[in-house]
Amino acid sequence: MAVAEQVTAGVAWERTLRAVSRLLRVFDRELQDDVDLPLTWYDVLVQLYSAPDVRLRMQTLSDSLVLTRSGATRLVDRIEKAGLVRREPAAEDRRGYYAILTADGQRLMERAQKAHGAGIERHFGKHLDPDEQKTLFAIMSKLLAGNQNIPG
Amino acid sequence: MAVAEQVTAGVAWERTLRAVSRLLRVFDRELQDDVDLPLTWYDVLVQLYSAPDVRLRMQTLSDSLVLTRSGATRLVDRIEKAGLVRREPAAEDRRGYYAILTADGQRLMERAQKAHGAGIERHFGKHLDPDEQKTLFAIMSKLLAGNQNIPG
DNA sequence: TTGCATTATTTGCAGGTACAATTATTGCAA
DNA sequence: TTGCAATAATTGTACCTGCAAATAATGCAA
Repeated sequence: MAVAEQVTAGVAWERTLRAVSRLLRVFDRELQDDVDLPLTWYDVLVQLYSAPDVRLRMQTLSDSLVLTRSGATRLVDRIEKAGLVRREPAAEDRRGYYAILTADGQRLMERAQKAHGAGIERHFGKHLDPDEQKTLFAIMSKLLAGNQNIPG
Repeated sequence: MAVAEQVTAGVAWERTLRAVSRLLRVFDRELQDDVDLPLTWYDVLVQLYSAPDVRLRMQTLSDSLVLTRSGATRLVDRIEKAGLVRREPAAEDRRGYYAILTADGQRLMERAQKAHGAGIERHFGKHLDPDEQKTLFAIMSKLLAGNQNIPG
């Protein structure tokens, strides 16, 4: 047993969890204050905004979100009710639907992106130099790749 | 604009969020399968287990959890109902309460720790060499320190 | 010592989320 | 071409969470 505290996997994971949770809460509140948008809504809107034709199949969408399929369904329900997104049946597979960003959604998105981008810089980017950001990206990519084929 | 994709703060944060979310879901399911314990319960039990006298003030507990105060109250309610934790008023400040691990709680904790530790190694530690774990720990510590004084 | 701002914790309430079952459609295989 | 397992998405249900208000106790200041 060394004198200096050893960084075990458990300790590293725990600290990661804490830091990420705190950031999530900060981002959520700030986004809500700035453009009256929950972070979960924002996540949906960004995905669509950066997709070809500002549209995505429900499945693709939920895969890239931090949610299950059913969670994505309800979330899109709410956003659709607010007029930021609309649904359209998929021509090529009638089981599927597209979620599509509306004009209102795009406008809001542009404001939100500015606000959230600034928040990320303020609470995340500012504290890490470019090397650290690159390293973090690499580490998280490894973890994601190593846990790919898991449902949810 | 460089040819190689640049790792901006936003991209690094997004990847972090995805990876952590996936790990959380994996850990939660595995723990549930192995010892029939939700990850949130586990979080409470570990904190108490590693505290002096296996007890912690509600406030201290919720501070170290990924939850608000009120969330911690309800969570401890449920765990208490299951007999793994009990509450005791704080002698030194009658506004406060201690959450205390019961004997049952300690027994379960020992099993759970083994299972979850293995899971962390399998899905997290295994994919990162010791240097990366140390770096990650350092990065997350910076982020946590930089976002200290924020309520929630 | 009385009054009041502050702190610790809990509750009412209004969503948000996951799991499992359901509906609709696809496409392969006999 | 009929039957059936697989797939896309949704819905029923039960639980979990956060916010803000309520309750209770503290301790400082006039």
